[in-house]
Amino acid sequence: MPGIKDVAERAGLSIATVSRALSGKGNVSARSRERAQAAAAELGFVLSYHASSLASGRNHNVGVVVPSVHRWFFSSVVEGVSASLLDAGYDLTLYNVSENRRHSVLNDFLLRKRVDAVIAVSLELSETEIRQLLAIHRPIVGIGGPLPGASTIRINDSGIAEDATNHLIHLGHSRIAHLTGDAAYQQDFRLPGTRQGGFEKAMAAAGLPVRPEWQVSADFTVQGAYASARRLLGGSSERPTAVFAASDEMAIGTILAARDFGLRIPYDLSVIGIDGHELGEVFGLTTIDQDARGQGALAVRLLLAGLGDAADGGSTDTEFPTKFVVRSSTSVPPRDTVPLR
Amino acid sequence: MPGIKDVAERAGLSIATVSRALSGKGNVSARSRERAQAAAAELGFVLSYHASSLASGRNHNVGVVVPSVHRWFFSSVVEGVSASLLDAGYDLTLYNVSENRRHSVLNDFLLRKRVDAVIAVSLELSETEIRQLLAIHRPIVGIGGPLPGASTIRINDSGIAEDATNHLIHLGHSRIAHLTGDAAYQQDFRLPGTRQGGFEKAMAAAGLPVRPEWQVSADFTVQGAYASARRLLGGSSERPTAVFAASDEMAIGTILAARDFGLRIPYDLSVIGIDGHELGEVFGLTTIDQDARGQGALAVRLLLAGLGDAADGGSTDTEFPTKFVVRSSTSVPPRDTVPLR
DNA sequence: CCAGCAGCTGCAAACGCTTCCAAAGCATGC
DNA sequence: GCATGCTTTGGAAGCGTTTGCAGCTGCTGG
Repeated sequence: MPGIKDVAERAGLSIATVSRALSGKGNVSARSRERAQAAAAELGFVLSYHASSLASGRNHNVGVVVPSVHRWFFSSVVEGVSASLLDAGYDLTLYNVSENRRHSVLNDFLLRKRVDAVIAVSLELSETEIRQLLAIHRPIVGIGGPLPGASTIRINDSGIAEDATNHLIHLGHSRIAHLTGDAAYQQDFRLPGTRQGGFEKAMAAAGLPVRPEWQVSADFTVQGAYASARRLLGGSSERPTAVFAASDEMAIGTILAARDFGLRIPYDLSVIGIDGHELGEVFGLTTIDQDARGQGALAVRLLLAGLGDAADGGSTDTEFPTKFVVRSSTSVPPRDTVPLR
Repeated sequence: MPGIKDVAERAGLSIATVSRALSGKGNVSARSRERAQAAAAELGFVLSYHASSLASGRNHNVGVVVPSVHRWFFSSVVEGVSASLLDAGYDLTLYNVSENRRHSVLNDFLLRKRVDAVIAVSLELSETEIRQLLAIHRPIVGIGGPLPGASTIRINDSGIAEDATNHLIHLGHSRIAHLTGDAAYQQDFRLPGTRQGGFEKAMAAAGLPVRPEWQVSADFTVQGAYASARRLLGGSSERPTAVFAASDEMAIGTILAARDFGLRIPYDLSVIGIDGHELGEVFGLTTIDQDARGQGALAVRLLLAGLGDAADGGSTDTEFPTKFVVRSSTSVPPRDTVPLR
């Protein structure tokens, strides 16, 4: 296995010059650079990552902590992060952690100085944990989760939930159900509650009642929402004319359940989601598009910018823009509906 | 930032002893071990990853190369790999690479000695590339892709495609369509062709004709398959009575398209897939379950076992078992169908 | 009672780079 | 022609561990 020394010898240069030539830092004459690169190529030499990191203190490695890589939002973010990181020449160390593993990951991995920065997606960290990270000069940006003291990227969850609800209200709906996250989900991510808050706010503003039995919860998956929606739509005598689902995956589950009961979307039931899921198009789903990949990419930009200068201290909170996408899953309520008061 | 030296001082031990105490290697008295650990804890000390790796030559880091983290199969494998790796105390470096980036990733990242091993998912590597990796003592295992010279985990694609087709044939179907991968996909992964081969074999064995217009391709996504299936089912006068889709996501796309045309599953159209996708249950999809997470976990087991001993040389090829799951999307063909000959 | 041995411990040499510092090379301006 | 300043180069000191080697201690068995 050739070392930098071998390259230096072959190129007739010093180790120092070869190092500078290959890393691109510092002044090296064009001639030396070429010689060094040629020699390296001939020997099939590549810098040792660990030696470089040890000597320079830089890792070129960002840790990404996600609760799952299987669900739409997370895999989208990871793809966005991954692409940006690769472009920048950074490695991405993935920590796909369930909640009960959080702690050990933090201690055993993140703190071991092996990452330059951390991107935490929908991960709830305590202030102490964040301080720990910042204390060892590890910038940290959170996506979709509250990270007191760290930089965060988030969408206006409450606001878009209001928008979604208002969209239904403006169409004339008054019998509106909300499909939210279940307890487990709420605990970790807070997000369902925030969206539910927006829903309630919009309903209240319109003077519409929020029926408890029309507030159902699921686990944010299509399957889970499908099961919940079957109960919502199949069971009682009274049925809502519209459903606002807290995610597109749940909206799709709702649509599937509705179809089972022969309900036509949007004539018998309007459905709106949040996300911008690729499948939305197939279902004609009206939704609010939060560009998850874009959020991932932005997180990287933020970090990389931050890694240059001090980075600590300044914790920004960026609100990521969303886009209302109207498709065919929402329309006016059935004509014979008695409005709710 | 405390170093091992500080710990040694505080514990009244030498650096060497502290190192041994904390890493668990070598003989250390119980008393010394406790002191070292206590001192480390008090100082909030953690071993530097890079220094350890540099000195020991071990990274505790496995590189995972996937073409996407967004599609079912890949994210499932990644989850399986991730969990196993975390348990074993390894980091997972994710390379989410599009085909045109393959090369630079290999050179810039994998070869930089920063990973102990590589798991390549559905990645086509040339023999040269594999040799490169093995040459620097990096065991490599491939999942779902042909890796000449490396260890691989694969399912019997041809066989299960035959099984799936035979399932339809045994039910009495003769008008069977096949939804396969498109050209781009085939180029990268070979897999669509293999499954198609199994399909054709089963058809031939049953003396059934394979109609070219019933061999449609899509990009392995629900959306893509939905579009293709609409063309298949909506267009021509003659319609197949059954569709064998090369993946569950495509099977689901087919079911959605069928519903659009008012076709009842399975009475008017039987659909079978391959994968074991979580959504299969919602659609009552008959499928062949390949435990993707399990495959990921197995890959890690293989690697970790290999990392211990020589690892090189012996390249195993493991066929991963699959499970036929019969649900409600397949049944006998409509009674009035004229069998094809 | 002492050689022999095993378990602990510490010293110091790697590990393979980066980068500070000083020296050398080379124009330029006066 | 010489001082000046800038670019380029090489020497060598780290970076923070692991680990081979040797010494030390305390037992055990003869």
